[in-house]
Amino acid sequence: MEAQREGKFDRILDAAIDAFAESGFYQCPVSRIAQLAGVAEGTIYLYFKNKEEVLIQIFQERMGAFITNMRGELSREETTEAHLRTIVRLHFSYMEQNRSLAIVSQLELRQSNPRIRQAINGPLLEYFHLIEEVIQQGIEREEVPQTDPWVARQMIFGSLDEATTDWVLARNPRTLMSAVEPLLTLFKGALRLKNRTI
Amino acid sequence: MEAQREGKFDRILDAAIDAFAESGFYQCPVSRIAQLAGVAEGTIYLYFKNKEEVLIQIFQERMGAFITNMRGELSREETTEAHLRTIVRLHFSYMEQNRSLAIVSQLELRQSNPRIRQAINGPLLEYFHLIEEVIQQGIEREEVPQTDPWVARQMIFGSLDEATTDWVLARNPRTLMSAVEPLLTLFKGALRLKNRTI
Amino acid sequence: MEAQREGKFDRILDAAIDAFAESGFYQCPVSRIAQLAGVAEGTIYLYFKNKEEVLIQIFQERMGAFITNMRGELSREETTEAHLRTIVRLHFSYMEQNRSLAIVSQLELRQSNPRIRQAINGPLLEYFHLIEEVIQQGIEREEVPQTDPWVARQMIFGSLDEATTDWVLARNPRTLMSAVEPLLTLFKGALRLKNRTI
Amino acid sequence: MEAQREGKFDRILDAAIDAFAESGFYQCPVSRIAQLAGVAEGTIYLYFKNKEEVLIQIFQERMGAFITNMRGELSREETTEAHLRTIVRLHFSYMEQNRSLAIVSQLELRQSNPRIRQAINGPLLEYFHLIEEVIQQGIEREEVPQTDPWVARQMIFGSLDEATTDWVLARNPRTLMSAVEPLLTLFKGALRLKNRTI
DNA sequence: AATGAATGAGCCTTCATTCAT
DNA sequence: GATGAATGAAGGCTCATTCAT
Repeated sequence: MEAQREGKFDRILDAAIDAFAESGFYQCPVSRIAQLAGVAEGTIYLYFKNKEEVLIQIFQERMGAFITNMRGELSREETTEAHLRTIVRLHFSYMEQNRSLAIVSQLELRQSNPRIRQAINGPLLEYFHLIEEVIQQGIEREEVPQTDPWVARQMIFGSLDEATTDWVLARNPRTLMSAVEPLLTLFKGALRLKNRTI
Repeated sequence: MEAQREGKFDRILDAAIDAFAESGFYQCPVSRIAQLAGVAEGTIYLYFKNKEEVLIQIFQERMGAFITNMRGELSREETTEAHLRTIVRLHFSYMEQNRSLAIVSQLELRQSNPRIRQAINGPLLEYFHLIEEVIQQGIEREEVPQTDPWVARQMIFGSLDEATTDWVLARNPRTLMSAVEPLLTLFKGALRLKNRTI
Repeated sequence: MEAQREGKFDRILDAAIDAFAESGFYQCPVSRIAQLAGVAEGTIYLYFKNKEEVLIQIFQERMGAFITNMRGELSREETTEAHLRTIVRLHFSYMEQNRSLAIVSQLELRQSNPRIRQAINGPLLEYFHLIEEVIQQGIEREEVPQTDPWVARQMIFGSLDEATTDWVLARNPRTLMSAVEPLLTLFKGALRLKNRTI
Repeated sequence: MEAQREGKFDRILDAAIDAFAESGFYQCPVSRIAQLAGVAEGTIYLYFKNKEEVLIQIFQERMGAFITNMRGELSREETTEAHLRTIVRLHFSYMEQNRSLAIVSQLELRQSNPRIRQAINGPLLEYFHLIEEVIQQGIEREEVPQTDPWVARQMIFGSLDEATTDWVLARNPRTLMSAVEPLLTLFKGALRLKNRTI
């Protein structure tokens, strides 16, 4: 029962990601989500309070898992360079493997609607914090000279985000993964990263 | 008459920028634009084919002027560092002085709606091209080592865009202008900018 | 089993009375009845054909019992004054002790929906008939001068009903019982009731 | 323009009265009102905030006018008997000439929905007050012995209301007007009305 | 018998667009 | 050109009823 229920919750969430990716949150009728999920329109309201809540859950469930995963990967690495590489690679590989979710993120990450904004902010701020931690650690380990971690984070996340947007909007895009090393080179230069000498 | 027409055209455009900034393109009724512009709803359809066209004109008129202006400023500078400083400063000062337009840009720059997308792309690609030219020139003048201008542009525009988004969404933001020099330092490091020796 | 069945039937009926009293028949979801009765929604459809049928049964069961009871009480009295007093007292005391049922009656007694109307009419017409019999007997016994029993019944029932409505809608009502004697005085005057001389 | 606007407001109000009379407020789709009024569904929302507001306006506009009219008629009469006759005759003749409004009144006068309730109460309490004033004056002029005007009003209004309900629900009703004198006789008896001696 | 998840018809309301004035 | 009343299509959401378990 519960498994079935869980199954339907996820099916609707997946369908909503595809549906929102198709046309954006406001342009997408709930009936389209139902159609893609293979359930009746009313069924969606058994699992979600309203349409807004579906979008909110997308960020809370999927982005939350992504960040938890990334935190785990980062804890296995020691150097700032390895940390940065992990961030760029995981970010790009996750987006590349979840194209619809990537599209929804690019479309809806910038919501003025306060309720949705609030819900997105949770995972997003955690992601920002995680990037800033990496930079801060680099400074403490003297791999990175004194820098404003906040501005550095804007550069790193902004670059990842812009690359993803380009990839999402391009018809025949380069793979995102092909941008990992060039971008890392830029980040290392920007942060004046020294190789750590033991 | 033509002047009057222009006057009303611009009044509607300014009103639409504020209106879209308030609540986003799809959430904003045409009646709100009319209200802010001080004209009747029907009047808007004398100047614009439909609501979509209003958004399109915002990018074509306002972003177009912004880019033309930036191109002029850039032509007065010689070094890559000066070029980059001009881009960052103009980008931030323009956004800071046109907060509503900044909001609309952040909200609507990532539209999946194909018609709108197409229209945004014009000015945006020109802006991208302009940034890439600066980098290309830097490479040719040997101020910048061999780099992929496309990836470098993603980093530069992505950073500017992300900083603007942060500023737009923050309640009590730092001024954008205060981020000019820190960001420039990062860009110079990323591009391994050498001071040109004559 | 039959006892259990009866038990659940009555539990649903009681729950429905409270539920309909809360928000009115059309405003009340079947789920609310189920919730108050402590049964599943589907269970209700084992005991009642549909939602309408629940309302119909309320009148048939509860109002039916009320009228049967009143008929019994009346048969123990001799004079028209005693009959009238019995009607007023039983009407008010029953309503006062079954506030939710009183509310449902006041709300739904006037239904245009023909099927419900039809079902309410059964008990109601019997009640009307009972009142008219009392008047008719009064005339035959020469306690009451020639009167139209139909109009007199309208006055009596209308007064009782209006008093009940006032009581139901008032926030801090007088007790209904406190209106028994004043109302009786009015009725006696209206019917020009003579004390029966043997 | 304004005349036209007024015309459409009234046309919608009249249509709504008929539509609500057909099936009750909650059972009646807004589309039915629009159909009867000969306007588009959306037009209704140019004149009324929502469906609830239409019902509220019915009571405020139509019942308000009825009461104002009755107050005028009463001021032209001197004796309590004449006052009572005016009330009964106007009540019945108004209902008889506005059958749909009468039905709506009988259906919706007893609303538990608090917002609607509130709006109905205004005119209704004014009507109650008017009846109680007539009784109070009768007492002061010594045409009526000491009585509780509140209970007397319950009897009078309750009788009128019940007679109207009977008439509304009957298939082949007696005319309401035929009940004027029988009911008056009852009222006079109930209030022990003396002919005023000069 | 009892459950409650699932269904889908139906309704209120919004809003882009038109057009008579 | 300018107006704004009118239109009607479209969509989010509720809820009576069913049915597999």
